[in-house]
Amino acid sequence: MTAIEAQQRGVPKSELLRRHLLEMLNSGMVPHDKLSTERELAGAFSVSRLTVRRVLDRLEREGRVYRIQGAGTFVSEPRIAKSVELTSFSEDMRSRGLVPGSLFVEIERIPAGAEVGYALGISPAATVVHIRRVRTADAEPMCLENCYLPGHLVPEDMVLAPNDSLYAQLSGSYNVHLTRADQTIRVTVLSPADADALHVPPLSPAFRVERIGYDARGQAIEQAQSLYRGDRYSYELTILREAITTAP
Amino acid sequence: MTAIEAQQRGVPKSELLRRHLLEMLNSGMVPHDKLSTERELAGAFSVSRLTVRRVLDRLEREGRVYRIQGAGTFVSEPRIAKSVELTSFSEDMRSRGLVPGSLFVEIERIPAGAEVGYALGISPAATVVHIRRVRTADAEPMCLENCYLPGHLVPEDMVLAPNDSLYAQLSGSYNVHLTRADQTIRVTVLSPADADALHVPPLSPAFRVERIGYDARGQAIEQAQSLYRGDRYSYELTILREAITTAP
DNA sequence: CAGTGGTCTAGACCACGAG
DNA sequence: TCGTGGTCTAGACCACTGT
Repeated sequence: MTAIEAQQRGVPKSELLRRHLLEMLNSGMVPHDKLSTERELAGAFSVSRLTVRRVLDRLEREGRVYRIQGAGTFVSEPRIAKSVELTSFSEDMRSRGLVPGSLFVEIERIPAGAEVGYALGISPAATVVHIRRVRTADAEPMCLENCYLPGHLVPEDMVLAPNDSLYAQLSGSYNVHLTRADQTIRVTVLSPADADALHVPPLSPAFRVERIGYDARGQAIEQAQSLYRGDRYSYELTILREAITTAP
Repeated sequence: MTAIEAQQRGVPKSELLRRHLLEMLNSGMVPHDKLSTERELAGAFSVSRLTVRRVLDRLEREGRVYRIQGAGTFVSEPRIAKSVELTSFSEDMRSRGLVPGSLFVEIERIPAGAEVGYALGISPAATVVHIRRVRTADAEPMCLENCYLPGHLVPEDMVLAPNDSLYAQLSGSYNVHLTRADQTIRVTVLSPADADALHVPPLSPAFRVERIGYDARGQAIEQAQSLYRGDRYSYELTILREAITTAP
């Protein structure tokens, strides 16, 4: 085990250690292998034990390792599902081995209206950008998405690349970073028009997802309503029981 | 602000601080109120700043507070959805303001078979306990559940109380603690028989959930297949984007 | 019993936000 | 410029596991 390379510009030591451990986990270790002890890792990478623990805490939350007090830290069984993370449609599809794409159906600037205005925490009369897209995976429709963004976040002259992540474009041009989203997932059956857009028979079952995305300050950035084809899409998630909680 | 009471037997300081902060958040503070600084909290509760930070880290993950570097820590807007947590059906329903119940349809000891045996990581010939229940909310069917437990976890003479949480019963009688579960959520339409059991018309849309539950060591404890009525059930979840990640 | 992870302390310096 | 949260250190003691 070699000492970690010199700390790069602005990259925390914990992040370097995390990358190193991830590499170890992804190659050369099998489930239930024992990792070095926290004290050994601290010594080997010239960091404090607390730093090691913060990194292992996150890997544990992500389901990559498990820890047994008095025994050690061990590699987890690979899981079908990653821990729930906030990902864009594009990232989501790529992680499933599919090629994401988009077809613009509509893009317009309109008044928010009551529902969208309320969700975004702005005046119903304020302008929002409405983007309607059919999102594809391997060139076949997967999802019908209606996305609403506050107008002031999207300059009139901004050119939206349909295939790039909307988040990435906003994150790049502005200082807008999506950090949290509330989702409500329901089941529904598709109307004839929606079924047609998704290339499935009418009344096919589908996920209906409503999402409101927020930045670090809790400001709503995005409201989206999506319909996912039930025959192609599934949610896979790993959930954890947190440690001590006040009595249920 | 008063100093925290003397540490109780076995309860970590961080847990006492957490409870105190939760009480403050639940009564007397409104969204975007500023909390005391980490250093003030550390002083007021006679703990180190690191302990305060560990508590705030968790409250932040749970969506109760947000932090802005250089500015402070603030109360979050209340969310429709709690952060994803591993809860039993009973806990889930109670948190929605509904009264949970169960009807045993079937309970039997059978060989695991290929699929269940594989999911639980045991021999297909090993005995499993199969529990088939209709789970109710406010006395109306909500979910049809097929649950399989390794036979060695459930003694022959164990009496299962249909309305109590299965986890609580296992956790009490044995040292079996569910800490993680992998779920796959699909949409489907109900067969006539299932629709009848759930008191809905045939071909109604529904969630089909497959779950495998694990203990801290990664041993499978439970495999369950559930059908949730689409007209009554929805998933509400808050998802976070983790800090730095390796390039997507 | 020795060794592990779990909790905690009392500092330190840095990066960022606001006045 | 000053105060905030973000990162990190070098210790300490406790609770638990396994021999």
